[in-house]
Amino acid sequence: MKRKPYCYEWPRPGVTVDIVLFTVAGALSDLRLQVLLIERNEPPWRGQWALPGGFVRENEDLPAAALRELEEETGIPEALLEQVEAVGTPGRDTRGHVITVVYVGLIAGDRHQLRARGDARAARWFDVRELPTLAFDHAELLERGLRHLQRRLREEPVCFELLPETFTLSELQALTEAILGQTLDRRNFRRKVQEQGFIAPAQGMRRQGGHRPAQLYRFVPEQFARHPRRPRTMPF
Amino acid sequence: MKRKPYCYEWPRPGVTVDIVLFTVAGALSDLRLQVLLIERNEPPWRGQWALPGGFVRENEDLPAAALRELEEETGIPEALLEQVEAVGTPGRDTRGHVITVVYVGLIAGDRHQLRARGDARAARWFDVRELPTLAFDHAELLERGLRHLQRRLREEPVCFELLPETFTLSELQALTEAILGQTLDRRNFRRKVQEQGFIAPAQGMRRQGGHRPAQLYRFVPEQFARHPRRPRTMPF
DNA sequence: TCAAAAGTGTTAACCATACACCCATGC
DNA sequence: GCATGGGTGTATGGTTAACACTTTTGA
Repeated sequence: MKRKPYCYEWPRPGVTVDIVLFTVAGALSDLRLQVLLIERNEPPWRGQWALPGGFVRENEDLPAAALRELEEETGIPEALLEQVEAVGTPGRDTRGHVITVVYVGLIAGDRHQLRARGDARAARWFDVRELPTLAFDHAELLERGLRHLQRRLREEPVCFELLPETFTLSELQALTEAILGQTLDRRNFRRKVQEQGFIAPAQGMRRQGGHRPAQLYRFVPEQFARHPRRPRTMPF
Repeated sequence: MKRKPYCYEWPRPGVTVDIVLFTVAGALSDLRLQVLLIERNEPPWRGQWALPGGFVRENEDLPAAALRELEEETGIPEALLEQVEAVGTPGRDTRGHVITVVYVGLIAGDRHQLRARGDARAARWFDVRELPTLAFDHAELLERGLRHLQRRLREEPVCFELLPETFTLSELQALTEAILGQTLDRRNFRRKVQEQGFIAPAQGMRRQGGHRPAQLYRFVPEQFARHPRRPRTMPF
């Protein structure tokens, strides 16, 4: 039994961050949404798959903690993360009262080598349609992270991170469809993203396979920065 | 100096909840959005105004902690609260590393007597346009709570809580305008809320003042439960 | 010449917005 | 009879959504 040198006047719940990091993999014609999981090397739930994450350190900002845990457990050195919510239901962690802050992100999976360390015995991408049983309430957290991502993607195309410098509209569409889990009308999709002005034609064509070559485009971050559209939904 | 009997192997940040509770007050023709603040009776920031809130207890769920703190410090026994976000920027609390989970809610201010207790020396409603200087980073938290509420109100009319059993459409509209901080077209407003089906005509008329009496309506929760509309905004 | 993906326009339905006049009442 | 707020309808412009055929290439 270790000494327990950190003492407080009142009991304190533990605070963790958990990261729901997605990528997209596979052939263009059949992209699959994948999520990064680790195999736990520590009790509880040792040997089970779980979201990467862990305890927030003293005076560590929440997003920093998420990035650190992600790097420590999976080797992924950076990602754009967004907070989903804080969850602290009693009983969700068998170690006691633990509140977790959930982050979600999207990353190009093939640009980084996975490297499990620390509390993780393994780290790999899982197809979201073929998930193993997850530790704690991580199945629930994952679900919420995914819904958050899909909502955000409907507001703005958050997915340029996943594409090479230049890309075709079909690639952008396939990516979007993989994340949303639904197919989109090609003509409508093209018209809309071109109106939006986030992208501009780039030099060259992508020629591959026995068919007409495709125009390459690049992302125009300046246009992306300012959202011109109002997110109106209901009455007013 | 008190003893500090709660000891852990690793340092733990404190976890608080803070509640941004709004109400609407004043004449129908000039409703004002107000927020509930307490005057702190404990250091740090003793004597300063702050959002009600406090430390989460062991094995206490986050929403339960928010309700408890609200009741303890202001005497308001219940409210519909929604989580806004968790904030844990180092340095935001002079007592050390404290992560707070912010909740926002709306309540009918005149239905409950305010009663400051515990860490609060006073509790009162402040007009959101005439706020005092706030403790900690509470000005920022309040701002985020308000934006969250306004976003939600544009999705669905969250404000039936604030109205009596039966109400007129003008009352509903005045309320909505007070929260959004903008005026709305009367005909469009009426058409939309009636299409939505959340309300139904009730028996009777409201007759007051030298003008035509107004039809009373009541809230229909069953219809309210299912949102029929898709919150589409961008391309897809 | 065939298969496979790229590329392109139009239409109809719906939704948001703007706007002006009569009605019922109390004083 | 007038001041006050209650109540109503329509026209316009923009957005969404559905839909099919031609083009270019490699094999």
